Amino acid sequence: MSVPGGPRPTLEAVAALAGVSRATVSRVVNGGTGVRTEIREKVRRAVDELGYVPNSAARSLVTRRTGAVAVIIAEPETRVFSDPFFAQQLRGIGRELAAADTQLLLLMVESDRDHERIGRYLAGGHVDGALMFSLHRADPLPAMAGASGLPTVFGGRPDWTDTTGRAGAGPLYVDTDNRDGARQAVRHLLSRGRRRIAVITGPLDQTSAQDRLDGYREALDGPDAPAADERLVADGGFTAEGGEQAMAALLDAVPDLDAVFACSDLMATGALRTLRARGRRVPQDVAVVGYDDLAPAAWADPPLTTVRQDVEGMGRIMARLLLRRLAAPGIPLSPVITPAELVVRESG
Amino acid sequence: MSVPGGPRPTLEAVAALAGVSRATVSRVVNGGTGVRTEIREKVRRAVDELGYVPNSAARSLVTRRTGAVAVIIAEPETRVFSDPFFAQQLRGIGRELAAADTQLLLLMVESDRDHERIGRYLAGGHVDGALMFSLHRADPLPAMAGASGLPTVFGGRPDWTDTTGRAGAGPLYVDTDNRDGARQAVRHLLSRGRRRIAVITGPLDQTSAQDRLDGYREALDGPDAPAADERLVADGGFTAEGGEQAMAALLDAVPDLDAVFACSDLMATGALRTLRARGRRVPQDVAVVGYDDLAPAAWADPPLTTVRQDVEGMGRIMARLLLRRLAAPGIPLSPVITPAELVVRESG
DNA sequence: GGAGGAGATGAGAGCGCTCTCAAATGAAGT
DNA sequence: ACTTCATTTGAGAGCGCTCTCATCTCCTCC
Repeated sequence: MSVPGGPRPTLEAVAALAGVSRATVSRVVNGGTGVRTEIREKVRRAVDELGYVPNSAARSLVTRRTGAVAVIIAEPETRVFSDPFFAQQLRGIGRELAAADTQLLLLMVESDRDHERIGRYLAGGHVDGALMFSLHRADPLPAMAGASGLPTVFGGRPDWTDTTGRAGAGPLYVDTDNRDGARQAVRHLLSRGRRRIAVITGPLDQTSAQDRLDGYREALDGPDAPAADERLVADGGFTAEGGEQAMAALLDAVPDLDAVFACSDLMATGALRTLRARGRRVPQDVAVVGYDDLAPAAWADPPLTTVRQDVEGMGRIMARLLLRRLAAPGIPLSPVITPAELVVRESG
Repeated sequence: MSVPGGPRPTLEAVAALAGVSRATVSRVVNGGTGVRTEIREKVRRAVDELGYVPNSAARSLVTRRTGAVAVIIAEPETRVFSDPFFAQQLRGIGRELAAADTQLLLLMVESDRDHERIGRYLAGGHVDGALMFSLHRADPLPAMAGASGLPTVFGGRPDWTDTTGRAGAGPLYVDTDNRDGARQAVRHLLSRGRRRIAVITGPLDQTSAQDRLDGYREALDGPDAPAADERLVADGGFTAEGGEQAMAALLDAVPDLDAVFACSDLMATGALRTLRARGRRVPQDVAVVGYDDLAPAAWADPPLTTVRQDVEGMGRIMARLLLRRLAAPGIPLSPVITPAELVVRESG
């Protein structure tokens, strides 16, 4: 091994020690095909002896590849780390990338200044591609990625009109059928005889939140359905605290509501807290349905009826799409929509 | 702007467009000192027109700097994302690094295969330095970082004997005074008249867990203290579920225990659940003290008496130490130990 | 008016690697 | 023995950038 902190050995040094050319060492280091066994072994020994590690900057300067992809979450750490949704998604992504020996770089975006820094980072060629999720409508990141030509896959349908004007070159994304999931949730509540069904939405500048709200409205639009009532809609911002507050606001506005569809499990747990504090029994007085089917749903008291989406699977698919695009930039790829499935438990 | 996905413009192209040399463009891009205003503006316009972004691989090939540091958490995503400790620490680190315009790369280590991949990544010169935490005793990562000469700061005292043999070149780390914090917690319980004080430890292959256990034992070692009892010690693995199970085991072994010191708030909330399930009142029957003073402590029912450590601050200090080391590799830096402080609430 | 010096600019080497292409080697076929 | 062809190896260009050093310009001062 070389002296720590000392100058790191280069290909040249290995070549000299092994008595071969740079090219041969390069071949051995990168797979070793087409090199005689004897020489290959000699080079391997030299590599070990010097503790040689290829300089990634030099390598990616010529290959134009870095072997890393960025995962960008457009939320502050606080949310990223408190919402199991991200953990689950990231686990799927991580698994898939690790299998392809690709490094995952997690970048969180908090302030506007961060946007700029991250835009620079992406454009600077530090990564081969990007996975972005939790994007809000006005987010400049997709445009930045688009402009720099960085292959990108989105988690959730981006609210983004293609500015390049190229036909058929829409963004690549993975999403669940949010509209259908919401419809299933609300229909379920209707089928159980609930008539005054409130909804706690996510931030409406995210398509997933808007789509779920649309699904809620659609389900309520049938001939035998109760009349729509805007007082039954509240924004819970996809957080537990938001759900808590939204539930309180809903109860204040419509004290006799008999059901609530929370557009995420986290918000549902918040709603549950408020309902308990206000002495409403779940599901007897108020039925509650969540969305996601992550850990909080099963642990909640009572366990939540919710809409399952395969979050880890979505992460895997995102990673797979990106890897496929990187491997073969030419071939066209389509967005993937995974199905949503109602899971009935005790809350409604 | 150039065509997305097309060949990216180089310094050369900008120089040609602006009618100057590569060197001048380089100067403008990197601060612009020593360039006449007129020329500087001309170059800036050319940069904008072409949408030029420096190629980071080429740059770091010559500067030997990447402008990024890795944060390595030796835990699976599941833990990283469910433990607010990491979120808080990461927030401190993120703030400090962003202020220095340094990119944060989060790497999680799950399997042994990951170790190897991450070792390669670190040695490959992708980052200027590393911040590692939650290391377990046998972790090979510190040695890898040491061997490659990568400047590293540890979160928590590493259990690592310096293999280089250089005197005074111990690892740089940031920690709280775990021993003292634990002592304070246990003394507090003693002062409230508790006599059979159990402890729920973290994984004992982490120094923070071992140090807290040592502190617990020290506090119990006084002349007027109750006799030590190994049945009062259980490992909760620093997770809520672990705390739940450890508490159950402790109650089974010593049904008349009257206090428990959980070495993290998360484990304390788990213990609280078990105590409630077993019908013990907190603090009347069993007093509970946690450690960390993170969000779960204040939210718990009843709110937790706990030992505060400034987690975000520790993150900041870690980042600051690393940045200082990077800026001036020569000057010696010392580990930092931050104080622990008892916060008395209602649980004990 | 010319020497001296400060400041601005350009030429060119070189960072460590990959990859093309040509040369060398050796096996096989005629 | 000679050609043919596959296989292995090496020479060298070049990726895009920074940085040193030499050159050039333009003041300032005697």
